[in-house]
Amino acid sequence: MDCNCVSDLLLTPPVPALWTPGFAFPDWAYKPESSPGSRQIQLWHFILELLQKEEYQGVIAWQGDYGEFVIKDPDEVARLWGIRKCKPHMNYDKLSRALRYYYNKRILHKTKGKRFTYKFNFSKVVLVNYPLLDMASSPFLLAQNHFNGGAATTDCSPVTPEALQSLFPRLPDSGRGTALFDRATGAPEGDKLRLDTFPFLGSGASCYSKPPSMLGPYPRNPAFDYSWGFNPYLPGALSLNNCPKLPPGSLYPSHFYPNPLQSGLAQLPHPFSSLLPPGETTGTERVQTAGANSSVGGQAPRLCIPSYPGSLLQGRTELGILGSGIGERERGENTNITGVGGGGIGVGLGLGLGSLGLGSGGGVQSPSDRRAGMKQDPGSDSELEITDLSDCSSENENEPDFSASQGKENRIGGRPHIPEAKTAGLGGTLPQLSSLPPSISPHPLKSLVPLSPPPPSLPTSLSPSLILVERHRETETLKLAHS
DNA sequence: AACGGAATAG
DNA sequence: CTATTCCGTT
Repeated sequence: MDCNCVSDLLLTPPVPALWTPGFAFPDWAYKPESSPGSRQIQLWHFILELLQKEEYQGVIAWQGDYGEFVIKDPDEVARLWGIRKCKPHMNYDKLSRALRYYYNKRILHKTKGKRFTYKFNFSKVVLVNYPLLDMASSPFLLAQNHFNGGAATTDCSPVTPEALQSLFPRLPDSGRGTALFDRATGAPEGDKLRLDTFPFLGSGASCYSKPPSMLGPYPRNPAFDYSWGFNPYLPGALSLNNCPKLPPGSLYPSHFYPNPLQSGLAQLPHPFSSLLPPGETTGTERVQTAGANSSVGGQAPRLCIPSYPGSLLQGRTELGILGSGIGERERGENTNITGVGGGGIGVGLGLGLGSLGLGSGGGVQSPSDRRAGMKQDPGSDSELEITDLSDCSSENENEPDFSASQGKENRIGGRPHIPEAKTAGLGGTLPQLSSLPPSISPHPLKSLVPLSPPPPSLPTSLSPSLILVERHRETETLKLAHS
């Protein structure tokens, strides 16, 4: 009550008229049934949300490696988070504790040495949010494979710049090659990340393999023209701008994420086509794996994905979970890493959605990892929860005004002013988004929807467009098979 | 600043 | 489960 949080917005369908049909969210997107307890917005979602908005660049922004962001104004971020959660006493100390909990889940990592700097493990994030994204076109995956071999790196990001680079040449090459996966080698924990990657990549790829609607209701001409934010997956890109009710910069109600996944699913002919028996998919596989070194070739991909009958909705939860489970368990790592993972992955991609199941290798149904015993099972995913505008319906805590309680900083009146000024320190004034050269944004997900043709340098096998074609063919084939 | 245990809330 | 709150340590 006291909080001006919006909660009902979520409960009712988002202004249908405003949304392209394809973008309607599946019911589950609104309903956190997947997890017990009220599924409120999760911190990392919130962070992403802030990160996505230019208005908050003075407070938090992408910086450094892919997925790396800096909280420029910890107090402000905490304040905003507190508002969102109706926790007037929120502060950076507490918020950071929550952030730390993400370490084990591998959603986030701390960038050591840099104050207030953290790094997202996007694969995980994406996966979690869009478990069903069709990852059929997974040139990425393939690309990823080499990482394993690569020298260990120090950081943990799942998506290597390399990979991204190959996919989206326009992305800045900030990642000096290193790292993505942090210790590919045997660090006990390092490996966990491995699988996660794929999903992410895959999902990115899927963008272009999808029907236009996937790209959003509004045509975007310039290839990489997502504003800073980028991520086609995140809501902001679409919802914020288009929803009349919401002020463009308004963080709050924005949480309506048009979930691409969903639209994708809606449109895909057979999202699960990939689940078909391996034999059937050979053709596909071939194509996909071509580049991937044959890792897959020999290994019969053990796809353990159960076939889902038709209803996507039904399966979605499961999948989601699975997906998120994917890289998670530490345990899983062995599996993956060794080969199996590689094989699985490749296959998964090749197959299309398969990545999900495979990824976890065990994930799919492997009870094995399930709580292998980790102390707290870092693997717990933070599954879906895409949306949530939610929030505090009842929280109140009787701490009425934030502004008051904020105490210390009279942060600019209490709200949306953004300390733009501060940014100057970081590198001068921020250019207008529009004027911002596309390449400077470290935004990891940015430009994931390449509209332009792949660069010549891209191996044909990895060419998105080719894959697209291939996929289409594949799909058709499968359809026939099915019928 | 950053970390992580412990208790606790929802 | 995901935080929130506290808090001692590094």
